[in-house]
Amino acid sequence: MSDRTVPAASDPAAGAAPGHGPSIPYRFEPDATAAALAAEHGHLEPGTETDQVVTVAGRLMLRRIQGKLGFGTLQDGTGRIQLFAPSATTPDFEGFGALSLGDWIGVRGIVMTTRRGELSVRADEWVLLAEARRQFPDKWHGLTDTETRYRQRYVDLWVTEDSRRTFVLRSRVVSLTRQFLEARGFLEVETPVLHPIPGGALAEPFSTHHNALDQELFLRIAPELYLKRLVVGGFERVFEIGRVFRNEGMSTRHNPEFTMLELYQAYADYHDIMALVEELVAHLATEVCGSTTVAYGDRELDLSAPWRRATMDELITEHTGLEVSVDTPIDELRHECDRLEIPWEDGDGTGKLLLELYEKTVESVLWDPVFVIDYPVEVSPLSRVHRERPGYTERFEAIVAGRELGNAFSELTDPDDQRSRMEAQARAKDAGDSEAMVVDEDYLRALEYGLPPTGGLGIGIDRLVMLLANVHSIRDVVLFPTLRPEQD
RNA sequence: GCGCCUCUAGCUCAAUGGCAGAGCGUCGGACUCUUAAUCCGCAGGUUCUGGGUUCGAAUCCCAGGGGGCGUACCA
Repeated sequence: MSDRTVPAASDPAAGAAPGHGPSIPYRFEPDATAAALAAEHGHLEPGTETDQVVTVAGRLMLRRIQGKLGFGTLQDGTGRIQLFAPSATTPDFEGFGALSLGDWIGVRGIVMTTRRGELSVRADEWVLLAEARRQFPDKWHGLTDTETRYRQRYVDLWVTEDSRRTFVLRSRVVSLTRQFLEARGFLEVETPVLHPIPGGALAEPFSTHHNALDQELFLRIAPELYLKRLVVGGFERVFEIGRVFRNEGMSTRHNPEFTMLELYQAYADYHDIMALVEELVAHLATEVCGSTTVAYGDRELDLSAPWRRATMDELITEHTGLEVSVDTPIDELRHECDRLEIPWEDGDGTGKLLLELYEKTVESVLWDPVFVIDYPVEVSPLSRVHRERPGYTERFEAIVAGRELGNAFSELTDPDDQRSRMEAQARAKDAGDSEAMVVDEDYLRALEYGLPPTGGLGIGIDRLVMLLANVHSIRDVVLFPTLRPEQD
């Protein structure tokens, strides 16, 4: 940290006294933004002085002092606007010239253009709002060090325009999703984050401890089981957008905490949910990207509805030539896995082996959106059995750009079937599968009161934002991604 | 977890076993229409940490730490 002289405040309207900390006003009231000024006055001829007085605030990002005439570039939440500061009219001109890049200032003055035509606010009054005691990054190169960008997002957002743009986009996606669902009669709810029994997904949870109850609790891996309890409770269309936590590896696509959209619609099946998903995603793309055709990496992605629907089995056939199903003899499936160098375990049934074959040979090469439908019962403990295909469930995953965007099914409503599936999961857990589920007696009790036919969906919001923002690391769509603690 | 890459001034980067440097920024000075303003000057370093090799290490070796990418697991 370098020594800095602190400019004196000059704005009498703010009631500020000169000096150090105490001179910083307690409030400030801007009445214009950079973007609004550009929109309203972008057409002004060079050398114009309007009689309109505005107040702007933001950080000083560039500064050009030329003797008795100063120029500054102020950046606010909407963009940049030039400040024009002649010594003749600028209070405490010396102090203005001594401002550092990164200082927050408030400026009041007329809207004008310079002789070169640059739209500016003349600094007829100004006040320091916060001192940047730490130096801002290079004004031209910005921040390239990803670690600093993630750890000091408060700096990154100022100097990396794409970063700010991405997080604004993320906010819009979440907001538009809420509007979309509310317009269709969905009720937004909040269910517990602390779960006595982790459930609703196959994943390893974080555990914690409640002192007063002297009880182990788990950070939720999915809100699913609580949301379906609410459908039992008569909320026929519910959704939740919330953080879930999975104690697994980290990568460009995995953060230990991430945001999930889950929704449940009574009387609907997975076909209805597919229609909802393709409509939602196309709507979001149109709103935030201006088109259902979006750039992702060096390719284009066509998100327009309808999306292709294909069963997992037919996709395996398409990509490997293998004619397989859950009825294929297990030795044959094991042999094919061996041939394709896909590891398997003794406990894996034909359903699990099919899933492995699909994931290793098909998923990553799918590009435009595909609803991969009909997953084996064995790997889908919360999905209802298929109405026509024994051994399968009415489940789909939406795959976009080779990655799972969402997972959905006709929900399993039968309490007896659900019990036996949970017991099978519990046996797997006892056998050492740390991601398997355990039996949730209260959830089974809820099902015994009656869950109507229901379609359910989970979408990873982070990954959806990655697609729409055209970024390739989840850390670029999470404001404060999980990192190891900094060393001193 | 494992593999590969990486870490030098506030930021962006040089220095390829031989005096740790530049640009921007900071600080001081000049300059009344600049646009990454320009010009002059000063300051700024545990080269991630700890060992080792060497006459000599930012550089080579070993161990540790942070980060990135890939992979495994998954959304």
